[in-house]
Amino acid sequence: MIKKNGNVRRMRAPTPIQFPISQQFPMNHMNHIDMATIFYYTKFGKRLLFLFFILFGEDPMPAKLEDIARESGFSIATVSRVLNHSTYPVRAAVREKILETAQTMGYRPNLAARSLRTDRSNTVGILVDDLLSPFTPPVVRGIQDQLRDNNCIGLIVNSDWDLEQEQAGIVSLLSRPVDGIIFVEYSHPTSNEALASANKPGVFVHRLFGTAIKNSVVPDDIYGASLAVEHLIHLGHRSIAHISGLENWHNSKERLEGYKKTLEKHGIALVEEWIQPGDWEIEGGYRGAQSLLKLPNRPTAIFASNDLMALGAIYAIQDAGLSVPHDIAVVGYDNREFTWIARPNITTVEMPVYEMGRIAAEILLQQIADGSRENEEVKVKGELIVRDTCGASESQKTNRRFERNTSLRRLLLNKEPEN
Amino acid sequence: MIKKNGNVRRMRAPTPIQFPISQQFPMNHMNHIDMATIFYYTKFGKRLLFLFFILFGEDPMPAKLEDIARESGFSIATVSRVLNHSTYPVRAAVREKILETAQTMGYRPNLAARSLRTDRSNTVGILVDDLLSPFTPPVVRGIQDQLRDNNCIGLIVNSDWDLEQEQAGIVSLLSRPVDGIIFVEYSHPTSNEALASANKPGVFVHRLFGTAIKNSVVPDDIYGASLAVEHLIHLGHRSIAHISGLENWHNSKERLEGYKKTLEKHGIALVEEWIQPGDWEIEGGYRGAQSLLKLPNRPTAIFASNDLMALGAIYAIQDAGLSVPHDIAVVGYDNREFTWIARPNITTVEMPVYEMGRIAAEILLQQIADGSRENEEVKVKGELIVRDTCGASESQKTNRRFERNTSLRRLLLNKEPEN
DNA sequence: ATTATTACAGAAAACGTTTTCTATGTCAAG
DNA sequence: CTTGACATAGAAAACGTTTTCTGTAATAAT
Repeated sequence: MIKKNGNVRRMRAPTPIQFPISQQFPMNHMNHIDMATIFYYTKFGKRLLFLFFILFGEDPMPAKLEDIARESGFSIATVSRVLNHSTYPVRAAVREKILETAQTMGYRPNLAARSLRTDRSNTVGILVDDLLSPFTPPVVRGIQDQLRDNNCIGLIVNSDWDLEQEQAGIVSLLSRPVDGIIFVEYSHPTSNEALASANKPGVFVHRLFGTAIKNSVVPDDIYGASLAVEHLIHLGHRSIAHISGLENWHNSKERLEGYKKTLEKHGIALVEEWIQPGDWEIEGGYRGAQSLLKLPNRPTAIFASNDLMALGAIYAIQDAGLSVPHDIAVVGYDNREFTWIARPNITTVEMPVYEMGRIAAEILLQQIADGSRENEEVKVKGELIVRDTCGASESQKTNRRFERNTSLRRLLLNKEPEN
Repeated sequence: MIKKNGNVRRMRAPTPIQFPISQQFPMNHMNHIDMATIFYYTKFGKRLLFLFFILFGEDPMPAKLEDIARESGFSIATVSRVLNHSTYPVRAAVREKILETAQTMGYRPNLAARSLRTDRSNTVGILVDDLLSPFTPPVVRGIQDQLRDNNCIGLIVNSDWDLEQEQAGIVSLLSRPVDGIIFVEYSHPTSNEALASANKPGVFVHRLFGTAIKNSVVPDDIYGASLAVEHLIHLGHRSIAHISGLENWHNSKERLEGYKKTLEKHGIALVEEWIQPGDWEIEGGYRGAQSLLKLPNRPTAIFASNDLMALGAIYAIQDAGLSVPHDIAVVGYDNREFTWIARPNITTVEMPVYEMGRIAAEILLQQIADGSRENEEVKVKGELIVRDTCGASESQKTNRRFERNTSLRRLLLNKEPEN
């Protein structure tokens, strides 16, 4: 009955009964039905439908192991082994024949079946707070690249900083199923337990609050802050102020600590009024710089705890009729996109977000592979990006051929599109 | 043999033999082996392992239909029907009992098994050029939100504008399997065919080149450009210049066309020198504005084809000792993040990227549901965001409580973190 | 009183893999 | 000539679900 046409199986179960996506009903209670469905589910309908497909040569179905086995004359077991296990002993002729058949039939394994059988999906969940948050895309991209190098793929779910959504996301991911989950930027403590009870590994990228936990990848902000301050000291500054972030944030604390430690290391006394509280936003940076400008002992440089506050500080300095970096040097933190768009270009410390993503994925894959569940916290070091707001000489400036986020776009721009 | 402990099945196949992720080998040729594997694969090892898990109460396994059936005293078929088909006729008592059992056992369907059986995975592929490209995250977020409202989830793959990677991505997605694929920003014509041959729907978001195609969602840039120009005309400008994008880009053509049409509609003659070629980058905007400033008949307003060029134009105007918007008004296009960070804040036209994502997903889900494969191109209208560079009065300015990308972050900032 | 219909529930097949167990034939050692 | 070991390849079970087919009891129609 079942005929072959060339190398492509022609028959195929039709698209299943089509109901509103989330709810399907059994035949005897269905509320919508199409021709293909009627054919398929009546006694001879299936065969009629098959015949139709054979006649009109439509709707080819992906080859499966059985087809390759039939075509090449070997068993399913052998085909599977040849395709999956390069070291399995089969006669060279057999291997060659099977590989060739698979090639010409365009075989692609059905991963649903495979993961059902092996309980491994080669898929990991990525739970992000919000894909639109500025740090998320590069982290995710790092994860994706690392996953792809290992034949895996990532399922992204947004939690929108909401506990309920986060839990729903975990449930959705676990039933998919995924082999593990990477939490980006923010996660609720209970998520950890949910994962543990499913015996799947989880890795946390850049926790915003709280103390160090296992299986996490965080930026080394003490080091990053020291880079910024060292640079300013190196440029001759001795009066360096700091505008910090919200005080209960982990980043905030570390950057402040890096600032203090570096001053201490160079024997520069700490001036309490030079540490201004900020809010991570432009306004906070603006206010902080205003306060600093009013001081009798005005600092000659400002290290802001993030780029937005650095920009705010620059605006405040400019509004006071002073110039950056001539009168006051400014260094930011994060290397956000606008830092190389603003004038003057903002000197900043790069958050190693992409690298953090890659490392997180690496750890997760490792844990999936060897079943381990405990990794020490990994600290990733960023890099100082010297631009115009610190007053460095041209030769000291960081020379990046492409700013991230635009490298590929630029490539495209220089390429003649084919249409 | 199999004992129950409370509501949780205690037994579980151990993590499968663990090899380098991408390649596994059969038992008799393995190169790595762990204790659990040895136990599991020897004749009585499985039972010993089970016994171990029973004794130590570890490693609970997710409940499956069989467990619920056993526990509630009904058949697997009935359980499945109760859980999936709310209209299926079963006695109320039975339904209640089964639902309750499923609830207490924490049943979550294994989607791998379900998709193997139904050939529907409730998963769609999202093929993006690069997640780091500025327009991609909001499109993806729109897609994700729409998918989640329909119990689906998205698998994101980056093509990096590379044909080979794109094709590899499609192959990877199709074998996963996904129910359809959404192409974001750029896709090669052949991708269409690959999808068609697998009989899966595909939707294209924002093609950069070429003419209109079926199943695509694009921004209505003619309309968007007209918004910008209408606004300038409304503010009293009659000498309006345009800095366009790269000429073979579709966006570029449409925005230019919108510019021309709007002028014509208002009976304003077109001045050829006022149309400057740009390159989508700051430099092009800078050069374009410089050329305009040198003209004897200097325009009083500039409509740039994107925000980067608008910023470049602003820089050029400022460098010439003139003021924006006092001497020359500037309007950009895209509503990129830096437009509300720069000073003055840039008036711009919003690309309806999020909406485009949502609509694309909606179309795809529709096509998955009803098997259709042909939708007309959908044009999505953007919105004018009035800020400071156009010279509008305060009351005319767009009042957005939160700029996108930061709304949730702000929410978080105002919330006391729990740690 | 018989038959047809309905309401309900279970048995079992199928989806495409992977892997165990089993069965050949071949070769070397006793 | 037997025995064991080895190389090679097939049969069949299993993964968890959905859905067809089948079967029962109760009810309605003749």
